[in-house]
Amino acid sequence: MSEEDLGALLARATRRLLKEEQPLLAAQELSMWAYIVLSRLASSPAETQLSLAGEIGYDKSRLIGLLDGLEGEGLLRREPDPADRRAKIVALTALGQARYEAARLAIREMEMRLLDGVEETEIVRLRQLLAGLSAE
Amino acid sequence: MSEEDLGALLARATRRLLKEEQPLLAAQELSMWAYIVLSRLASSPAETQLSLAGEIGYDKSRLIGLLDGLEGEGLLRREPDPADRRAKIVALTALGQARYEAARLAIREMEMRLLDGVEETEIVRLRQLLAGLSAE
DNA sequence: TATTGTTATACTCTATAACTATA
DNA sequence: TATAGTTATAGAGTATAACAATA
Repeated sequence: MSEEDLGALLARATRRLLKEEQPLLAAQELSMWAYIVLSRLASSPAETQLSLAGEIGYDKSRLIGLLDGLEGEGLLRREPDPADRRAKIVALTALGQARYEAARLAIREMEMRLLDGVEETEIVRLRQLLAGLSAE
Repeated sequence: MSEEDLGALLARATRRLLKEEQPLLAAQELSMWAYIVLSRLASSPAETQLSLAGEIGYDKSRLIGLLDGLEGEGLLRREPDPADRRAKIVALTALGQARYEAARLAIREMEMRLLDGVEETEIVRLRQLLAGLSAE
């Protein structure tokens, strides 16, 4: 019984990736959670802050301050939903979209550097297996 | 630019694995950090608490309470090093070894269940790639 | 003077509860 | 009455500093 736990292997790889991402995000003046929020909003606005919190696995009360900061920097907007005046639609601004794409690009290049020498088909399979492991 | 970040994929897979491990560890009355300590000690004792802390990436001051608990349960011993009376050698007891192996076995079975249907050679390759990503 | 184990302290992150305004 | 956003508070987890014993 000497093979390492899969969980430990995954945890270490994750830690490594996050560590490599840190300086790239800092260069865009983004925290990890800020980047996660921008990632989620890049494809489409969030209906409510509550749904946004749920989708990214973040607490709705902590989300407030995070959005305050991002809105203050002009990276996103909170628009009151005309259909439900309690709710706010959260959407990226053009600046936010650009900032996200810059961070994303830097991260993508870092990932390719880490996987240098690995066949494209193997990377695809790796992604498949990771997605499969994530599925509940 | 629609492919998901590798870091995000890894983070989700890790979260899933740790979530699945939780009840298995609880059944052995072990916390995640306790299991990590036992894992490290299973192969050989630690020279000092400081080196143990460094090896598992845990704070040396927090390690104290954790070891106190494990020692109280009789899962490990702290023996003063005859060569350096400041240091304490940390080693598993037979009970600790057994407890570790029980947890390890349950986790191994859970991992196999999650990877059910995946070819053995692919699992080997997955482990290789994860180890490669972890290496500094 | 430096290091090991330890304790105490401060800080960050996270979760919970309570409040308001709308529905 | 229930829900969205917000604020305040409490808790867990983590990091930092200081201390006694030994090197």
